[in-house]
Amino acid sequence: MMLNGKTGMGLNPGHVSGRYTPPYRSPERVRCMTASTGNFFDDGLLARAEVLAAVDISKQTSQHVMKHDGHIYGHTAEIGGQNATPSRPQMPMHSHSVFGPTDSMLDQLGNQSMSLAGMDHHNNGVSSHNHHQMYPPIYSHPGPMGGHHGFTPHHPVHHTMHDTECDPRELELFAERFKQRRIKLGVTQADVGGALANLKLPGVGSLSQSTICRFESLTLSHNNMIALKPILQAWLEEAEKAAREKKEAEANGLSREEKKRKRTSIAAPEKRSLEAYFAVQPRPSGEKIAQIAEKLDLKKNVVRVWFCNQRQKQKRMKFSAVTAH
DNA sequence: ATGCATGAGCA
DNA sequence: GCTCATGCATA
Repeated sequence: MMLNGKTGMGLNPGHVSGRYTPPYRSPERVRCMTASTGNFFDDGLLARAEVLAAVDISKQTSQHVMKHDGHIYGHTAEIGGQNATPSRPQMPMHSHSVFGPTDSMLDQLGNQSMSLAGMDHHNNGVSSHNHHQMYPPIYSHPGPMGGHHGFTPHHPVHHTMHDTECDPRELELFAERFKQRRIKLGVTQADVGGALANLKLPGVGSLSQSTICRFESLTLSHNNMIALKPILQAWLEEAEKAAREKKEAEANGLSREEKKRKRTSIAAPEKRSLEAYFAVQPRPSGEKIAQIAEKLDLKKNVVRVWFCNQRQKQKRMKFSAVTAH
C-alpha cells in the first residue's frame, strides 16, 4: 500500500521495452585511448589518475576531464549536423598520457584490469520510470496492471517520423521557443511539470522542474528530448489557448510537499580524483569502484553512482557550442 | 541550474 | 550492475 507513486514504467512513447540502439549512440571507446601502457585501468593508470588528480588540480583543474557544467559538454563539435545524424554525444577524451610518475596505493589494491569496456549500446529511449515523486507519473502505464506502457512505439532507428522532429536543430529551436512562450505565460518550470498531468494524455503524468529545465536547456538525451517534445508542445498549446480564453473572459468580465532526502556532497578533492579516474576509465569495474571508494573514503555506492551519472552526462544533448545561439 | 539518487528494464 | 529517464535537494 503505499503511496509510493513509483509506478515504474512509464513514459515511453514507444519503445520502452525494446530499446533500440540509436545509430548515433555508441559511446565508449573513448576510454581506451588512455591506455598508454597496456592495461587500461590497471594500477599504473589509476595511480596516474590519482597523481593527475592530486597535482593537476592547481593548474588545469578545470580543463581536463569534461567540465561539469552543462555548457561545456557541448564541445561536441560535430553535432550540428544537417545530415541525419542527430546530436551525437561524444565523449571527451583526455587521453593525454601525460600522467606523472605514479605512486598511489591503489597499485596494490587494484589489479584487475577490466575488460575493455563495456558495451552499452542498447537502450535508448525514453523509457521512463517515474518512481518516487509527488505527482502522478507521467506516461504511466495504462492500467493498474501494467500490461505494457501504453504508447505507440515509435520507432527506433528512423526516428524521423511525424511531427516529432528529431533534428537536433529543430529540438533546440523548439526548446528555446518553448521557454520563451512559457515565460510569457508566466509559468514556472515547476508549474509546467505539474500541469502536464492535467493534460490527461494517456500515461502522461507530471514532470519535475528539473526535467523541464533540462528540456529547455537541452541537457537531456536526444531521445528523451524527442519523447518529451510532443508532450510539452501539447501543454504549451493548451496553456496558450487557456490564457487566450481567460484573457477574453476578463476582457468581458492557481505545490508540492516535502520530502527529505540527503544529498551527498562529494568534496572538491575527491571529485577531482574521480574525474581523473574517469578520464582513464569511465567504466571501472565493481572492484575498482570499491577501491576508489575506499581510497577516497566514500561509500562504494556513491562512487558507483557518480560514475553512472558522469557517463550519463556525457551523453546529454547539449551542443550549444555548436548549434546554438 | 545542476549534483547526486532512485528504480525500471536489461544483459 | 549498467543505462536511462527522472527526481529531490541544493547552490
